[in-house]
Amino acid sequence: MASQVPKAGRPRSEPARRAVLTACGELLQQGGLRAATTDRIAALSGVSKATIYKWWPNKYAVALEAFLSQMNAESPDPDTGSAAEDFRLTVRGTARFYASPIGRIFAQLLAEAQSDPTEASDLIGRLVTSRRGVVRAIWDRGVLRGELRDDVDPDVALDLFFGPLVYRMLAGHAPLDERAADEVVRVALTGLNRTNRNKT
Amino acid sequence: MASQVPKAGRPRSEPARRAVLTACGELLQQGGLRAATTDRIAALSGVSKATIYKWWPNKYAVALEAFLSQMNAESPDPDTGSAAEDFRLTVRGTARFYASPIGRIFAQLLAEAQSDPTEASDLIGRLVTSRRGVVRAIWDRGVLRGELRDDVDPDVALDLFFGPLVYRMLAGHAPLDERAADEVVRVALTGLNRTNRNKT
Amino acid sequence: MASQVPKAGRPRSEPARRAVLTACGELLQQGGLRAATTDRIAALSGVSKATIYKWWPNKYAVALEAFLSQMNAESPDPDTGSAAEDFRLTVRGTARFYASPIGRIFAQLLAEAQSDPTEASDLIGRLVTSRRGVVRAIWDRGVLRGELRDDVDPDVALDLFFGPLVYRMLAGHAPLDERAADEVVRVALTGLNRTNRNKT
Amino acid sequence: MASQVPKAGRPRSEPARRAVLTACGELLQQGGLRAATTDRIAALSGVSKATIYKWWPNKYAVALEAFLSQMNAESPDPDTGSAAEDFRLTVRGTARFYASPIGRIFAQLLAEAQSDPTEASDLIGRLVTSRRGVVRAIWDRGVLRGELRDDVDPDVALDLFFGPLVYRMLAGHAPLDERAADEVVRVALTGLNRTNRNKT
DNA sequence: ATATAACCGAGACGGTACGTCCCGTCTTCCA
DNA sequence: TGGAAGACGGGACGTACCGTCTCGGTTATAT
Repeated sequence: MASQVPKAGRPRSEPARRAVLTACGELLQQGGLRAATTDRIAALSGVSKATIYKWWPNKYAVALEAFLSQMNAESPDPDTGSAAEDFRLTVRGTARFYASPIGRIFAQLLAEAQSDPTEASDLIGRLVTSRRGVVRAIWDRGVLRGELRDDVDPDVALDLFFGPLVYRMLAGHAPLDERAADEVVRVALTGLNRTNRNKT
Repeated sequence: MASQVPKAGRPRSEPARRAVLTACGELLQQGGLRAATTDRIAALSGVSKATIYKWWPNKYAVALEAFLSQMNAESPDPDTGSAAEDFRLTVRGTARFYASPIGRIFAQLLAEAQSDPTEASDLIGRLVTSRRGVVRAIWDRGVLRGELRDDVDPDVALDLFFGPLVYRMLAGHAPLDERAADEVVRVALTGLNRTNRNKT
Repeated sequence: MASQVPKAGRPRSEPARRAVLTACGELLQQGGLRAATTDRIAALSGVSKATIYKWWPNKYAVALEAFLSQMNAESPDPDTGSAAEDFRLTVRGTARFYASPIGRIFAQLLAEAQSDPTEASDLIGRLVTSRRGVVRAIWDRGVLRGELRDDVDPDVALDLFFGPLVYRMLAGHAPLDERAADEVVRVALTGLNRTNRNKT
Repeated sequence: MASQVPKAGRPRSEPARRAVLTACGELLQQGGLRAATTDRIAALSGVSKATIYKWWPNKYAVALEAFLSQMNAESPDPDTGSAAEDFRLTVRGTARFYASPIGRIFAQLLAEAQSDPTEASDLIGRLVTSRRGVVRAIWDRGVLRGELRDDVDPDVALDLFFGPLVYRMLAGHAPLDERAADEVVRVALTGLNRTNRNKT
């Protein structure tokens, strides 16, 4: 009932919107964020620059949306009954995503946001927070089931799993494969202290 | 005994080198990486653009070196006899650094490297690896003293401490203060599993 | 009927074009070709460098066009009925032009073309050939009327009049005033041989 | 007896001087004046830039001297007893020279002088005036022998021969070969008026 | 023979202009 | 009114050449 306002004149062209996102996505995959210049997006999509800037505030917003529309069904949302197993599956999936070509684009978007505080928060909000809800649910279930500690800040807990992945994606100082993901989960759960000797 | 070669010709001007780094550092602090344009660095330092490009391949290399020369004595290197305590101090220091204005620049440099694979690896190497040696020593001491597990990949261990900090610095989804640092250390050491109930 | 094509998109800005030429002409008059740098033209005209380079291949093309637009109505095109008189008037006018400040710019453009064969031919074509038609007509009329010889290569004939002027403009080894112009015409018509003693 | 001052210290290195001129000449022939940059001259000759600038005020002075040292024995100085014949030979030689690759360099030097009035006069003086004496002698002999008119400004007379050559060299609007040279001489001597019908 | 002054190579430096690239805004005409 | 086409101002980039400068080392002459 909100958008029931009749809106005089010609409505926004949905094909144009899709063409922009498709073209941008293609350019992102081929040459990363740097290759996705507005001119090129316009040329490839057949949509004029003016139209692009009419619907997105700047080219990063376009890239962000193009990126999000590509990682739609990527992320797993497991519920095996074991928090440890759920985390293992999720962290593995995230690692795979970060290591993929699309993950590079994620890094570049995250990077770009560092210099552009205006649009950055929204960008980060949509990129990071969206995933956050899913894994938060895993955590809560684990705590409820008595598998996980209830005296830990959930944000810290989740960062213990995903921080290392982000770090490796950006700095590339160590591998970002399935073994690494599993090790992160194992150690995060059991702790680094020597006395904490127990099974995952 | 290596650099005893007389080196023909006028030697590189040390004042010029320093002026460039100082000027760049100033611009970085004032307006971030975006404000540190080559023209402005040249104007502020009194060093010509040609000279700058003679000694640094591009402006990010200048910014990187200016940045490194500013964080010289920043980082603590504790050895209290307790690995837990050492990590707490180090992680606290790192968190403080990341949260500071200079930390923002670190983020931007890390960011820039995402799109520039050529110079990126060196950049990351100098930014990340340099710190890594110090904390690795803490880890090794802890393992030797029997405080820490010896069945854990040290890279994973260290990432468990610093990954969350990097993540928060870049994404800003959660605070990056002393409390957060302490909580990260505490949880990383003791683990997230319920059965791991013990003091740090 | 040729330019009836509607031409999509925003049309080229005529004010911008004129502003560039005006600014360039001003700079040319003040400091010669050397003073007419692209940056200064851009600054003075208010037209961006990118736009300038969009419409002219380099700054000499701009200078050439600015120069041509200034010497529009300068050149006389006499038809007195006497070829001798016509040439006298034309050569006088040309000498005056060469000796003027604008003439200096002509010299510099001609000069620049010597090192730049790519754009040079067009440059010379527009600078030299354009004038050539007018004086060629004088020659042809004179031949038709029986005043001038019909066994002489017209190109040589014209060069006999104008070559000396160009030579003096560039080398400056002798004056380039009205008397010199008249003398050139007189001698070119009557020849240097002693036996050729007759009135102009 | 003027330069008998003993001059303490090491004298100027003649090999260095020659190396500079040779290197510069080579570069001039290969790529014209534009290719003869000071750095390249220094590199090719093995003489340092400082030394070059110690002995020549700027690079055009070097190019000029290198050029002059190459056109030493080029120019004919005929004395056949006939002024017409002498001029024909001289003008032919000059045309050949102007049309040659070295002639291109002459054009470029002449050109460069247009924007640099400081050093220009000397440059022109040495390039143009030096040749002028030889042909002036031909003229004077012709007048004395009664072959040529004595009521003509000699400067105008000479320019009638050489002006067209310079013009064609710079503008390239017409050929610059032996036929053209001969035609210039023929017409200059006999004049363009119809009544002046006689053999050279 | 030794001092000393001028030389010379190498090459770093400040300055100035170049031409290119991309961004985000604008203007014009068409559907 | 939406949109395609594309021109425009702004501003940074990295390169090239000029002419000056500072090193350390060399060489001819004057004492």
